[in-house]
Amino acid sequence: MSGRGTYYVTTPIYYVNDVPHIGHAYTTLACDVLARFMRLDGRDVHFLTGTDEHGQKVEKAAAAAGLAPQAFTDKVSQSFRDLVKTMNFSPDNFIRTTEKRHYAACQALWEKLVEAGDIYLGKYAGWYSVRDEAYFVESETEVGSDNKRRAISSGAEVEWVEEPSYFFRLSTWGDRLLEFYEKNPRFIAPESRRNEVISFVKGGLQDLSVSRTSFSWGVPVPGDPKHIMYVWLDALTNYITECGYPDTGNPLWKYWPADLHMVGKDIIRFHCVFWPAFLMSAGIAPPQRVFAHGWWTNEGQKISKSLGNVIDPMELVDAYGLDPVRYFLLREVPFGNDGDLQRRALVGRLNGDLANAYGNLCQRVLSIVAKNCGGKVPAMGSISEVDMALLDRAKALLGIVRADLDDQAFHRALTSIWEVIADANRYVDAQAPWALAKTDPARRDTVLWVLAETIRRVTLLVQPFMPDSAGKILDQLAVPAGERAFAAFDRALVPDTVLPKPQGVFPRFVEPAKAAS
RNA sequence: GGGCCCGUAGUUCAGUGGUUAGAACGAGCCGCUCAUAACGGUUAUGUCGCAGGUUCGAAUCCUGCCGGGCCUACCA
Repeated sequence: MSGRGTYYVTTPIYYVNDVPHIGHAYTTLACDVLARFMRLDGRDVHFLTGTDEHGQKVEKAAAAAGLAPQAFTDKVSQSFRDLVKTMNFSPDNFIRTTEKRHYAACQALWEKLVEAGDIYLGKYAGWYSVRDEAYFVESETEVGSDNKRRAISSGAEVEWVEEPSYFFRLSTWGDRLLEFYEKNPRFIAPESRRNEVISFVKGGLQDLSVSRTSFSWGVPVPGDPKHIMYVWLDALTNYITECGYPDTGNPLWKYWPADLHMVGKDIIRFHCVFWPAFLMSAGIAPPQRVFAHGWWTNEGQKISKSLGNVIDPMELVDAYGLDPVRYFLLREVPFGNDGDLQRRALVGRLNGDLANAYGNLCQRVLSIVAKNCGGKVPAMGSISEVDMALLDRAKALLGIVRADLDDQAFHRALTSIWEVIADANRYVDAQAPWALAKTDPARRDTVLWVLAETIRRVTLLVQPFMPDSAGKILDQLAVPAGERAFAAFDRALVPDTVLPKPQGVFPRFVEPAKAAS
């Protein structure tokens, strides 16, 4: 925990030369759960996502579509805004690198780097393909039998080309970065990625080319507008653009440094090496933490466009429902590891964890209450040791989940919550309120109250993961909207409160008939 | 080539020196009947990748081997 009242969490800005896939949804989902949790926990949250709209690929794609780059990005960035709605994400803003304020921020940052003496004009050299209008690194090329070097991806011939470019003196930042990692052990997670970054930096850093002249769709370099800023310098800056940079008097500046940049493991270097170096050079505090999560495979297969097995999150949500998909993605895999998306496993989670364990617990308890307690929160009599044991476990969950989410350990948080759900199901069987109805109605009411109260606590904590479903369950417990934040975690259900008629929230998933003729 | 990580029940994993190696899912049996044929109890399963070594004691530490993954910079 940062100990501050604010909590600033970001997704990467997504490159618009792509349609949203499961990876985008996964990253943003993780941030969404954190943002929702922190809001409920009383933090002043700022949750940012957006799109990266510059670069040669976009310029070319726009030209191919017969559109001006801006018109093109207006169009394609829409699909990412649609994803926010489909997945019920709750960002406080959706930033675009084509916004004017972002140009101002990038140029201001650039000037700081110049003032610091970390920018110089040199030459960028690499294997250039005229046909692709792109540079390739040596490993992306190969020399054919005719002794000509070609790009592996396109087969186009490449030639050694040099163009003027500004460079950032990254080579001088190695020791300062290592010292920063040393002093901030939580800066990179998970641990294996931290090792990776440290060994990369220890291997020595080269200066970084931070401008291009071969295309024009980007932020012009101050004082030398033939140059466009390197896309990553441009893209990373979005995190401080949002906070008002360079105006540190902006009300949003209180959120910087960010508590967490959530990223996929492929872009860890940009966030853990380049970005803190840029910021330190400019005299700005680096973010507190970067978490690099893993990738999904599809039924054991690597996902790739050429294999045609790209997973469309919209399609998953249509097939299984939004909240089950949100739950599955964060429960199935230890966050940080790669995961395999198996439909069978998803259905197993949906039916086992959601319908049978949690949904059915709510339903069995609430329907006994509806039938036996006049549709009101039952009266709480004297609390026995077993009652207290269950209540205490539910009560302890807030601290457990808070600690787990502080480490981005979503799977552990959910496991802990579901242990209490299992405890509650055991308690129902052991106390058998349907039998108590005949022998000891007062005891039955107490048992039901303990269960309803346990469900309330559990469901408050489920809210960040499955906001809609948790909301429905809290409605059925007649928990007022103003008492769903964790400040009300210990405000127990009040006997005699009128309850609505119970209704199942997590229906079992039944495989649609394959050949419905 | 160099670096990092991993290999534990049918499956996904937990366990990083100490009693007969655990959980969940799946399988078998029993119980319950409030509930979404849901829930609970119970049983069974493992040469802890292989081979050496350190130790009173190793899944856990060391060495080698086998198998798998990731990183080894400027498309993003």
